Amino acid sequence: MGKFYVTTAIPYANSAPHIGFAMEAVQADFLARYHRLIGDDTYFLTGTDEHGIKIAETAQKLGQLPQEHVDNIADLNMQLKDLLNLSYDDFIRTTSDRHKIGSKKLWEKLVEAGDIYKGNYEGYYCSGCEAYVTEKELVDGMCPIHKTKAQKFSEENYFFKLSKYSDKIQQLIESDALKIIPLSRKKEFLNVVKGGLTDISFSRPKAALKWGIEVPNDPDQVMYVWCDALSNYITALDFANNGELFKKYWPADVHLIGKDILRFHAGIWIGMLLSAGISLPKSIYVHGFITSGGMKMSKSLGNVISPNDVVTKYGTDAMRYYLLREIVTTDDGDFTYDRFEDLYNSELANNLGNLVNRVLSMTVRYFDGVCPAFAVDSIDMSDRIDLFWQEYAKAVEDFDLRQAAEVIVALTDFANKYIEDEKPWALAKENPSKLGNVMYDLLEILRHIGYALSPFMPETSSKILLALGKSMEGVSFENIKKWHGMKEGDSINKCDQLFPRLES
RNA sequence: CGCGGGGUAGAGCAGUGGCAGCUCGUCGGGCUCAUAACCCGGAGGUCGCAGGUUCGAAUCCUGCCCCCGCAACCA
Repeated sequence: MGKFYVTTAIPYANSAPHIGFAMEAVQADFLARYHRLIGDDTYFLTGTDEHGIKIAETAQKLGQLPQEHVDNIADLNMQLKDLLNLSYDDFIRTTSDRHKIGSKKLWEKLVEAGDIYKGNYEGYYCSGCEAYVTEKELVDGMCPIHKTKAQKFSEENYFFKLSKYSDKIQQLIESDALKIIPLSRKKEFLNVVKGGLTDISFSRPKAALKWGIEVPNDPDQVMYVWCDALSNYITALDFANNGELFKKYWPADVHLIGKDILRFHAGIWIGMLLSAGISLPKSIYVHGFITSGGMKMSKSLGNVISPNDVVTKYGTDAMRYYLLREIVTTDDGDFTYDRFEDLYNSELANNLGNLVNRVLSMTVRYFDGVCPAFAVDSIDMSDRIDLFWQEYAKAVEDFDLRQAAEVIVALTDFANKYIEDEKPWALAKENPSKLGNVMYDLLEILRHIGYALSPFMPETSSKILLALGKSMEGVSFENIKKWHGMKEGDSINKCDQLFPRLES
């Protein structure tokens, strides 16, 4: 039993939550719930990134103050908590005072280390777009939209000496002192680091970027996104005051992020921590993107899936299950309503829901809802369950949540087959003592399934456990894993259908 | 010289060296405790194409073909 600190990235508070972030949040929630289940002292952080030019622009278009706009978006993000049944312990907003103070403190540490210097940042500006354009976007030096020559400009701002830490970062990743999962992402990023990380622009003149956090001791400069956003992982723990949470939970055990921001986390963030002399996160888990019917989700294509819609239609647990079970945890995956209903009916309704229903029904029918005694101690069953928990743990350690679900599905298959083989309805007439044994085994298997499901589908898990007279409270993981957790005489109740079949 | 992901049964997807698997669909059988659910069996694949490495390749290497991301909204 140890501590476990897991974070999500903080999504940019410029529009409503994306289903991709919903997946990230659910993956992080899975990890948090799993670690609580096995007895770790767990802390789970999420939040929103609320500064920057784009937010200021959007707010202006909406006729709002930037703060109003981000308040609205942050509300939408916080609604995900109920929508997806997230168990996070804290929600950090980068416009909060505690964050601003903490991020400034971090900046000062970087200054103390001698890693912040003033330099010239060169870029391009298109007066038609009224925006900065990157060199990559230009075609022959012209803005591709307005066909006008982009103006080259040079502005003074602060830089961070990331180059100084390039070799160190490479070594940390190669040695797995900083673990990047999956391996393909580790390799991908190592290719970047081997080319050498360069110093990065770390601030903007206030004239260009008003909506942000002021650089300490320089009212003319505002922090660029790096020190502003990445620092959330420690400011939320009261880094500003070197608080109890910081002492207790830092370093993070897992930073969970999308594949698009790996280089910021594995490069810039690690460089900042090295510079500031702060201990490093242990691992970075990288997930992929969700496509919609094989295409990238985009408003113009009109194929954006709203987490809200899915949950409203099918429920929180089914949504969580789809995100964790259908999408390969560290790769891109697809969302379609057809596949959603397919998975729902086959695994949730037919397999799991029906299993629970038939076992509980038989217990009520044959034993008046009382857990029977087991006459024969079933070594085979005990071994089967030991293996089950081993495989489950292995899958989670590999951050293969899909496989973890598969392990549970395999156990429900096993139970369904066990019923078929033993035929309790026949035993009820011919061999009542064996019937007790079989039903005991089934109830006990259900108990294990109930606990194992808790990180996937908390509500469903507690319904199953409740029917068996069990709960998550006050039980050690050691006892949960043991065979014979059910006791003779335990009261068993039927529960409502967990997942009614969807008819098309 | 772009970078990256992918092409596996009718559909959708797993599977990074050792008898090719899952869900749905389909065909046949069984059971009746259960949500027309459950169980068993079958049909269906030259694992994009061509070479190579290997005792052995969907899996590693080379070349080629095709698809999808890398501008914006957006994780």
